Amino acid sequence: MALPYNHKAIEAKWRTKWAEKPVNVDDGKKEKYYCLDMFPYPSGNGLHVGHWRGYVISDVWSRYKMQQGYYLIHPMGWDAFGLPAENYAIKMGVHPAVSTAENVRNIKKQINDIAAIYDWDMEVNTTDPDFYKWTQWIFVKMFKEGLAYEKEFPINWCPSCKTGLANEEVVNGVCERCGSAVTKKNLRQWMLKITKYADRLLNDLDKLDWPEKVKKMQTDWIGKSYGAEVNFPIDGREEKITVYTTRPDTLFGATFMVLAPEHALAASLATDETREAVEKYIYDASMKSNVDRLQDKEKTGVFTGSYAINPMNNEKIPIWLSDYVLADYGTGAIMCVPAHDDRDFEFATKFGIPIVQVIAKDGKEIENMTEAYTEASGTMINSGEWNGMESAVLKKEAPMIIEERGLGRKTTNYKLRDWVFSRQRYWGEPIPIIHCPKCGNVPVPEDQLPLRLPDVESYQPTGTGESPLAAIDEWVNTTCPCCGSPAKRETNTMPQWAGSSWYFLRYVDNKNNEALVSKEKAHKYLPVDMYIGGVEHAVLHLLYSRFYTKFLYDIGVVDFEEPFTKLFNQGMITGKNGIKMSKSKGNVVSPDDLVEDYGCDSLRMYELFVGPPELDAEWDDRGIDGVSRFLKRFWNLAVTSIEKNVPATQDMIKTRHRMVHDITQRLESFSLNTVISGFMEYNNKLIEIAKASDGAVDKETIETAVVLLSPFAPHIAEELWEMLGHDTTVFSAGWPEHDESAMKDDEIEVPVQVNGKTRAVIRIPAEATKEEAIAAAKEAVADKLAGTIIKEIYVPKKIVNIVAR
RNA sequence: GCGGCUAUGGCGGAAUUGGCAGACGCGCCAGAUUUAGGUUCUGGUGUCCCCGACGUGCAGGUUCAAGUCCUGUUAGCCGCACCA
Repeated sequence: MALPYNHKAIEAKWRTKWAEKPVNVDDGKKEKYYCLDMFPYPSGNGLHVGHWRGYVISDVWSRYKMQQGYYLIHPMGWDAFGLPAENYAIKMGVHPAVSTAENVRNIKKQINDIAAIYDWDMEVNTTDPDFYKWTQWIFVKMFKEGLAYEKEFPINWCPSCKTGLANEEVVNGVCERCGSAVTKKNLRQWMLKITKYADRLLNDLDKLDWPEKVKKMQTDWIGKSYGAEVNFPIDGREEKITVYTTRPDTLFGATFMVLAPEHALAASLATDETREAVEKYIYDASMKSNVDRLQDKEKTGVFTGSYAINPMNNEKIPIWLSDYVLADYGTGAIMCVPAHDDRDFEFATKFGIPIVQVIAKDGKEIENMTEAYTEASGTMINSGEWNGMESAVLKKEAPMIIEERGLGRKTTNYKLRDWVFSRQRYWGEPIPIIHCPKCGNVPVPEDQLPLRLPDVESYQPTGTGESPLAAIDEWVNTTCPCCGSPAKRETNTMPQWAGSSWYFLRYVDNKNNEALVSKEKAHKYLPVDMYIGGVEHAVLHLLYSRFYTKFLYDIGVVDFEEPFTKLFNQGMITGKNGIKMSKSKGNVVSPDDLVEDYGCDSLRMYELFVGPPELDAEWDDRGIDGVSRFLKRFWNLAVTSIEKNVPATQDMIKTRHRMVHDITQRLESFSLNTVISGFMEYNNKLIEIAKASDGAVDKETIETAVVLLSPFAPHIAEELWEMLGHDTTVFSAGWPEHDESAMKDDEIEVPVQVNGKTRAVIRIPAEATKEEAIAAAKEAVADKLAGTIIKEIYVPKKIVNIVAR
């Protein structure tokens, strides 16, 4: 027996060689392929086998693209601003920059174990002043374009993190980071006008090769709806109340109106009789947290004592206040049609408000209505001049009718809100704005960027709505760049998402001091062709990045509008019983020991073999033995074959071409787990064939298999490639192609069914006609045929079925 | 409540257009080598009343033929959650 497979020696050898002579080089002629991982936060906990999965998937895809002849852009960097580093700093009294640098060192070492083909010359770190200079530059540009603005209003406030949060960071009323109940706090905030891009963010989703799930989540998050604003006069007063509705067709059915308690007119609608109750309701509502509001399913409300006039039929309808109407959506006021809206129905039933049906269900009026009829389908009734029209048609036409009559206007609405962009924390990019008493808000001049984050005595958040930066007088006090008067710096910092919204642009030109990225390089290397990461950023990072890219397109920095052409979300690796791996659960599996025992190549392959890449998978260490055995067996076959150098047989050639075909097809369809099982199947098959040839197969077959294996197990592939007599890297070999004609069998096996049950298997020529196939089949199952044959089916090369009765 | 995903042996999973369900691997059983165990190799391994029948969460349907298509339904996970 030839030398055994020694993963340690082989992997160490090739790491060194690849470091000396990189295999991925830009010769200026190759087409580029940009394959990107979502860059990690450099946590102190290090990597577990779940982190490996995404990196292995992207590396396999990258190396495959390299074999296809692309120049590969496959960078890695660090999303290093954020709360964990800051919290660690508070606890240990060490500067976040110090702990971050240490974590980066450790994780980089662990990532190197994966042997992914990252180009570390492109590395970026969001906390590097040379990087955040450009994060700040983008903010200044947005400010100058009117997209960054200041506003004081009640924002989401996390009492535990002591900072404001964006809508996207509030999940079920609690903080996405720490799980504390989010409250409201009136604060002066920097906002980014992402809503200006709502339509483009929505429409361009069509262009993207992304998972439907993510597109759907973004679509819902943007939440565009079509409808009308209708003005309802207030009985006995000059003012009107404007409501927003998506169902103007039901206007005749509006029997009451509800305003959000925060509505500007709410208090003024009270009469002497109702004033006390109204004021109490408004006060109580202001005291409710998000969580309370979500949990109180039972509707509450109070009648204001005032009436509005339905502009279509001039009927007086009561005006109520209720917190089921949101102040910050639409106009903060709604017309209520209890017959055709579930919520209005519930409210009307509870408070004894009349219910008027205006759309016939199944052609008639419902007696004793027990639930709202919410479909826009049926004929209009009880609707004056609209009677007899189809609801679906009227729904579309009503906004125009309303507009023509001067009762309101056709309009659209979005759920998307502007992005709360300031954080009252230390470890983030300082917002480069100077508040001047004479000139107002003045951006830090571009040639003075980066505005460095100063050192500070205490990183502790103040909780007052001010960032710790506010305590540094010598930093806060400055002069206005415009007029030179004494002025103060903005002390809020940017959210964690600021750097990650554009980092992928910087990799390809990370040392450029003149521009965020040069136009030439941006054009040549971008956008990202394949983006791989978890689904948890569907409406955070992925939406923000699209917004940033569109803005940078608008100001001429890049010449594309969408950053990520294709997106792949890998499933999570969990511990036993689907429990998320975490330190506190004690179920974290570290890759370090597995690499030591089995080698990087084995672990890479097992990460893929564990299940379909897009689904979650439970980790089980034992399975790695399977791929490890496969690599040993393949090694033995390859080494023997190289030694014996036997001539190719028909069987070997056929198997080789089929192997190329199958592996390529499975890889193309991203079915990476079945690529691994495919390798095992073909290895078993080749070992079987080799038995007739002194335990060996021909060198070309081994060579082909080695190239196919190279994206998955690069070290063993490179070693065998060298043993096959090559002095160039296996990654310059080029992806093999198959020859369809070489794959064909002369004779094939076809199952024969009688009445749908398999009774025999026949061998027939591959090109047999239906008649020949049926004849052979009948002979094979002669003893099982009873009754009259009523149907004979031959699906070429697949099956024969004889139906007899 | 609305929307999406998932359901196949003891376990992870496989199965283009409907065409031999359970590939491949783990585990397990038996044997060989070695023998202290492990490694390695060979064979076996869905269920049962085992020459046959039954089997892809459950109940129907379409079809010569259904894991795959249609209707209904259950469970688990994920997203959204009073957006008018």
